[in-house]
Amino acid sequence: MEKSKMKTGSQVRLKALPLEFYARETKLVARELLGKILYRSKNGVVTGGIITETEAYLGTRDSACHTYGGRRTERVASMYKNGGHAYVYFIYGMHFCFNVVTRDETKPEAVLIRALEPMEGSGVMRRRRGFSEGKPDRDLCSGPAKLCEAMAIDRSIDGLSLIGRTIWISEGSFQARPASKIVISKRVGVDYALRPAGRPARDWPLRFRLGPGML
DNA sequence: ATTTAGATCCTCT
DNA sequence: GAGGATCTAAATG
Repeated sequence: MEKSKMKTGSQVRLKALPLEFYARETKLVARELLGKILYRSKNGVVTGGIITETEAYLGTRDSACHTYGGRRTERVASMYKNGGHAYVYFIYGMHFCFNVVTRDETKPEAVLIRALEPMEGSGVMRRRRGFSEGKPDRDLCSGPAKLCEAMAIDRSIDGLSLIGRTIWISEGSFQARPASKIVISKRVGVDYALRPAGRPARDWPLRFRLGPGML
């Protein structure tokens, strides 16, 4: 029983999604990343989890996006790379957040990965997060900064290709999920994004979550 | 169950 | 100098 399962598993694990996946419309990429598996390898130790929550950030016209108005600072340099690269930023004096860059050099857009369901290396993740014995795995990766701590994602990951041996995303080894089980809502923590006046970016429905019971 | 405060520092104005 | 794509523990109802 184990033999074929393990073989399939490792093949799936090593097979990164192709660049074309990331070059598409950001909203679509954000939706389709749900159910995929994010892997991170550090010193030969691999951690990974199913992506269960994402947010799309739509570049120069999105007042909630770091590249709003064509802003091009050192921090956001990675967002001007081709789709399929990582954008990692530091926030609130102590946290990192991980994004998947989409589209191309002329469209600095990205998908924020907001939550994972741990799949591999949960022991390592627990250690990194300082979880004591008895504390459930539930909140190991249930937030953008939590998953970065659990997966050892920091600014050294910023700008890396997602087709590589340090960090990559692969197809899940399970069935495709019905679109009806995806919950769409407003993005978190962007109340400051008041433009444009009519339909401010803070209200755009760009947060995507896998419904419960989908794992 | 929900709310609040404090931690903490890089980045941009 | 101000503020942020957050998290946690502690206080409150």
